[in-house]
Amino acid sequence: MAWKILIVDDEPDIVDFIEYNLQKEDFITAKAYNGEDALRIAADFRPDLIILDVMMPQMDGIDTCRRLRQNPDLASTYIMFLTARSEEYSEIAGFEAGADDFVNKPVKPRALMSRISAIARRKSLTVDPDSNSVSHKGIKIDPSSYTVSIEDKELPFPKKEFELLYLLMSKPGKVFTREKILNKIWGESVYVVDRTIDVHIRKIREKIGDDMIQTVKGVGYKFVA
Amino acid sequence: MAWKILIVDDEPDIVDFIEYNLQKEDFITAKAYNGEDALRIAADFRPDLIILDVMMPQMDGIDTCRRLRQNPDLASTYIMFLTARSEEYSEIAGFEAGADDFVNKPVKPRALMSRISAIARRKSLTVDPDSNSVSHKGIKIDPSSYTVSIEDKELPFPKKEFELLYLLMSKPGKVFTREKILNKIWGESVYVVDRTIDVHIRKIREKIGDDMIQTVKGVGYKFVA
DNA sequence: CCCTATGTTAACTAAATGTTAAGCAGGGAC
DNA sequence: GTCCCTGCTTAACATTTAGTTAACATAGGG
Repeated sequence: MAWKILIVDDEPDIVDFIEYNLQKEDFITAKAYNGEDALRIAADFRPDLIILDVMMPQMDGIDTCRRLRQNPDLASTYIMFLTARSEEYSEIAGFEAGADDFVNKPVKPRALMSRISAIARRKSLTVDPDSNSVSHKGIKIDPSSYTVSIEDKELPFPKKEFELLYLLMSKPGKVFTREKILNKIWGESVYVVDRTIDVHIRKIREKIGDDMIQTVKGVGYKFVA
Repeated sequence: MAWKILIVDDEPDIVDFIEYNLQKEDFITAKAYNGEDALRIAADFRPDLIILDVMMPQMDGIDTCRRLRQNPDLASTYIMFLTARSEEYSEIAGFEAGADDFVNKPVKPRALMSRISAIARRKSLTVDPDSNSVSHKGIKIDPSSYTVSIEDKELPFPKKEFELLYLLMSKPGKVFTREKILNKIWGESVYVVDRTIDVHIRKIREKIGDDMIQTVKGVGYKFVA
């Protein structure tokens, strides 16, 4: 998954330095040197992550962040602030504006990379292992262990199948359209063919029985109520 | 790990005296002369330990401590109070505010240092030696002796491997994500590569058998239930 | 009975983890 | 201080398995 990252800072040196390090790790990057540009470029580029300097002339990072958040297309975009240790900007204001993380300047490549991969990891998990298990019709799906039990017999479930079943079981009887499923489990910027969903559905049915998941032709799938 | 320590006292002489002693031992220090400054600096500096005078004009130590504790980033920060022997402030109030330790004024360097290194030792251990041993599937892991026994045969376990196994065994069946593992065992400000976890897992498996720890691909690891 | 949506299978690709060995750093012995 | 030992981390490479796709089969509404 090639991540797209937008780097925003008024100091070109810093932008270049970060870009260099990101490209080394095969990220796709875009640059902006002020808040205005950032907004414009972000709308086009649709980054997965925006690295945003807090302290910039004219529109500062907090402001930029707030306005970025107004674009619904960027709702799921991760925003990471760069702050100088001594800056008076409290992180509180940043969080209120919609920031997801903070990294101190001067930027240390390793720390930055590790933060980014932490974000990537988090984003890739649609089911949090701390959420509650759900049971219906003798089937229990448990995020804390990532297992599905049928009549107390535990079955191994790979990640995607697990997430898909969890989604369906979270609202038994409700039909999930293919589109919803794709958005929820694969995310907005991932392109997979419809058939992919079918294949996962089939594998799930193979394990828990054919009649637990119903097809609503032309609409989607539902877990029987 | 170079420890960061914030010293807070309204008397500059005392601050300087403590700072001098700490720097001699290679600690990284920051200073504040009142509660307000302490809060601000702490948010930025992210100290591992805060040495806090109880008796200060305006915001006293208890108050400062209470407000420091409201910052979630400082949750794991150790707070050590400086109290004059004669002060009426009871330690109760201090503990309630979230203090971890008390040291009497006048400060004696050696006593202070030994207290700090005691704290450092404790903090560097993610596993408290006072906690209880855990047994599953013929494997017993005992924090009080830092040993792992398999069928009553004791095996040598280095620290990291021990902590990792202890974490997993503390909740058998539960999946721990890489992120959780990193945070719990390495801490938030340490950056290691994912592969490091795998290597430790491998060494543990080598000792206790391959099937005790299961991989949940794309999610994390779990100790078999 | 046709047309389209879905089912099914197996091959393929890509991502995640397993594994090995080498480098490094801290602590203790001398 | 220097040497050695041990444990931690990393990089490089191998392996595994989940995930995806293509190709073809089937079913059911109109």
